[in-house]
Amino acid sequence: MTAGCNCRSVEWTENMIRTISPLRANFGRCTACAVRSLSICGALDETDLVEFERIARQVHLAPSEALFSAGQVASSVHNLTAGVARLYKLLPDGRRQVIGFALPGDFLGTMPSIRYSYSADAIKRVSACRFPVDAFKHFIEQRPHFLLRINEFASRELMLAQQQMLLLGRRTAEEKVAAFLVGWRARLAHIGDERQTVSLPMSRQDIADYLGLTIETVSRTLTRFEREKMLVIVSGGVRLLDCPRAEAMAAA
Amino acid sequence: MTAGCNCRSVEWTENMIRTISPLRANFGRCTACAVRSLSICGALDETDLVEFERIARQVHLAPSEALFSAGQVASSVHNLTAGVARLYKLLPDGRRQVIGFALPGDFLGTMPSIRYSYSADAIKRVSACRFPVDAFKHFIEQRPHFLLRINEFASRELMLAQQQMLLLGRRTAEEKVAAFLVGWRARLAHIGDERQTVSLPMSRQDIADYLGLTIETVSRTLTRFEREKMLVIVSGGVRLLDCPRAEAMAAA
DNA sequence: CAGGCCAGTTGATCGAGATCAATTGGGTTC
DNA sequence: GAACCCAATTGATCTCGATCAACTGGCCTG
Repeated sequence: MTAGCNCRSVEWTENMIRTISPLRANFGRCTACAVRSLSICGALDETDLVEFERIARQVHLAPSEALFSAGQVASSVHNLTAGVARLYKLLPDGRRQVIGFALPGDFLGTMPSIRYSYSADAIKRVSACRFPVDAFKHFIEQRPHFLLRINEFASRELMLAQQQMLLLGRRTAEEKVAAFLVGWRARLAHIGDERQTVSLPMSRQDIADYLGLTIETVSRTLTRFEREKMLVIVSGGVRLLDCPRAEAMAAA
Repeated sequence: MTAGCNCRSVEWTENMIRTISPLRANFGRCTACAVRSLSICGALDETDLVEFERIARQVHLAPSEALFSAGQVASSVHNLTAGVARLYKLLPDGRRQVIGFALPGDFLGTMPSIRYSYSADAIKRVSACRFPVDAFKHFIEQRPHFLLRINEFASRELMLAQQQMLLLGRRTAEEKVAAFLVGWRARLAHIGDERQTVSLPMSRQDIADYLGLTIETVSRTLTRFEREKMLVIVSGGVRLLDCPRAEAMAAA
């Protein structure tokens, strides 16, 4: 009922490689950061960036390695710069709810909390900037515009969470899967990975745990969508043939 | 499948009456506000409060009246000072998901958004402070400590939302109802309404739409809990007899 | 106080999605 | 290329919660 490792190393799309790149020197990483404008750092000017960079540490994770785990003392906040991570909560008996997937530019900071309330680990090889909470807090407290930006990100996150509540509580399996595909495609487009084929780096188990379904139901639903010519299942993703139909399902 | 009016006038608890009170004069309301320390306003000193109060307008709603509706241009943010509100999203076909219940002290502000992403209306007679977004934004932008406070509130909200995702996606009906009772009791305790009997001002339909269940399942589950001596159903609420049991159900 | 209204409860049945159980197939190892 | 591994698919069956349908009881109205 749980987990799903997906440790197999998957080929990198050109896009992923590009967003990972700048880790050579210890200086000027931030100014060269490909996802800066997408991330909370987009609110920082050159001067702030230099100082911000000073409190950051780069971390790199292979697939299935943990960025942090629920219950640990929350000593750091993170900014994803490359790869894909899954964020999830577990029940004592092993039931799992994936509460989201993190993409480059996403900020993972459970700020006023003493412990992480969820776990995060890599699906595809992840790079992230790690900031000690104390230094991070100190930094933002004297930069109101930055705090404002973080607030916007938190609000967006909250809206997505509420959208997901509607999906989990009131939608059918078919609607859930369609909404997931449409939503995921939009998120990939947002970070510049807009292709005909929607890449799905996460396992079927991850998708099932995200949608509150079983792996079998996800699989069957995708298969049916393929039979009905809405999409084609390809290795590592799906190619959407009938987007309007998918979007109608996701909305209705 | 939708709605539930619950317009019947319910007796006020002393607590509710106390939190509603200060609406006589146009000055000094905030300094006398019973829920200030619980709300975002807890971060404001006397000087700030005076100015903050100047941009506020009091609104009062009878049960089932709307504070705002999803899709409307988001011209105001709100701070609940008395009563109970339900926050919900609707699907085109009428399916409803209650995404939360708002209590005195709760802040309803979908800040960087042009339109409300959910609807809010009164369950019990509601009083709230209404702030035009522009004035509100202007106010907070020059008060970083206030922004920090709002950020904390947003983060807490997000954590609750993620907790709710786990509940909606992975818990049984029994666990859902138990978790709801325990969580609601904790929220009432937080605003100072800590009594033996947990008051449930919302209808069974509201509870069902909050938990992703039907009204029948909620009713049957409560009845079963009563048969099993875990609680007693009383008018307007339940009396929890076996809290440890309920908490175990909610956690497991 | 008769009648109606509506929230809530209870019962009977149904069905979407879960569970159990093979089977397939791509990828890796030796 | 044989053996294996494991994610994914497919099939058969079951079950929890939904649906459909009365029924109850508190409360309001005339």
